[in-house]
Amino acid sequence: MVGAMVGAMEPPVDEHELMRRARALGGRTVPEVAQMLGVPLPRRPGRAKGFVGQLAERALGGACDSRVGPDFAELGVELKTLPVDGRGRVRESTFVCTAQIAGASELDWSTSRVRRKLARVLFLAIRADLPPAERRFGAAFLWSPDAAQEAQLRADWEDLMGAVAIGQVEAIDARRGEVLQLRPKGANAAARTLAFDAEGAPILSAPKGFYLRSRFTAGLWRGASLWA
Amino acid sequence: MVGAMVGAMEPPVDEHELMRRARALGGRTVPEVAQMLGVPLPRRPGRAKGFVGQLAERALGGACDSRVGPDFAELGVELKTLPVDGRGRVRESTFVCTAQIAGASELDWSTSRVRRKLARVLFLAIRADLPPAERRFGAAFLWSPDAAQEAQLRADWEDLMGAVAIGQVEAIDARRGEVLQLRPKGANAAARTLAFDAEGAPILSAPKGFYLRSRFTAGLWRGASLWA
DNA sequence: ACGGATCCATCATTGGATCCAG
DNA sequence: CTGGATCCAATGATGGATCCGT
Repeated sequence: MVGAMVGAMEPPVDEHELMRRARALGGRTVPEVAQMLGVPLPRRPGRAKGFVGQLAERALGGACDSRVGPDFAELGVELKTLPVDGRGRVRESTFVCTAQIAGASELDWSTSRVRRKLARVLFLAIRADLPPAERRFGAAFLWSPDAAQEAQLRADWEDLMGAVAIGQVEAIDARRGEVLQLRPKGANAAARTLAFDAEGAPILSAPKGFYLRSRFTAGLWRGASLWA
Repeated sequence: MVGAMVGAMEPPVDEHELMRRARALGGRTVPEVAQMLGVPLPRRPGRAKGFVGQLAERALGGACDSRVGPDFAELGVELKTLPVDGRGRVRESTFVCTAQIAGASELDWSTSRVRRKLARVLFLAIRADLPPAERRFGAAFLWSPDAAQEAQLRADWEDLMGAVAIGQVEAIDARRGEVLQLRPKGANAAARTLAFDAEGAPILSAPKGFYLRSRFTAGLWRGASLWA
């Protein structure tokens, strides 16, 4: 059955198929899955921070070339790996998407990228407390925000983007937002993107991304486990 | 004196210095100059279409990292290689810059990239009728458009960009324009960029670049030769 | 001859995230 | 713990132009 994963893979036809594939990854190590897919391992694991996420996407039949839309476009499902330790604790925040700093005032929650990305998410746990060669996939669960979660996300999004829209981008830091935060997202601390200050004058500011706090995804993980 | 060209080179301090360096290239072959600069030759010459131009820029002390502004920013001078044959005939049109298709209606000649690029140009002839290993640099001359030339360029630019601005981009071909033409400029015929049709609806259209007709640059070449 | 098609290198941006100092 | 910094691969643009079929 291992051979069934090798080579080009059709996209999953529905969520059940997607979940079957995700569960089939459970227990397998990262090097195992890479070999099944014929993907070379990075020379220095730990530097290739996105490798496991992209490996998972390929392993599930995702469209690795699509730069717009969800990872599984026809299902409307986003894939996110969730780094956990042996006791099931979430180790890291979860990157959602980059923030549009310039033009923030023209955006609203209902059409926001954060809302679209989080409308339907397949979380795939990965043991992040082991050495790279032993890292293995764990449980998988599908999630959509319930009313209370969406309200929290929306409140944070509107607070953060509202601040950006009135030129406060430089005053925002990662402490703001209960479940959703804005953090630097770029090649390094010198990265800059177009923004506007409180007077509306163009400035160059650090690019930012939206992240889910680990406290929040930990709650999703515990909730999902009840049904596992 | 050949050794003086090796290694990192200061930008030329003025046009005279730039011209001295350009004349010093005259008669040298492309492989010679590449070796002087320690630049490896492309494996398949003829495929690396921009190689000679970039080699020339380095040989003259240009800023190869600057993506905005003229090649010799402090002098306001653009470098263009001019492919000629043994009898001094110009073999190719000269690429000027890419055309801004979306938003064309907000542009005008006085601030256009075409006008800025052509305000001051160092043309460096290169024998293009020889095999790659024997191609050699020839005469160099500085040019700025005179009143009549600028009027021609402006008329063509306004005709072409006017057509783009009213959504006629798909109807424009390389036959239009007396001295300046619009031609495809992209990876291949499938390349597409944002444009707007006559109704103002967004469409995807082939990216275009401005080119000087060889008839025009041939005239500059002959004019310059009178003074050589 | 020349209009349309193409080629390469480099830089910038985006999407995938984890690293690490205090 | 966690806020700020960073890393890699792949894609897209841009700048340098010449190639080539009709």
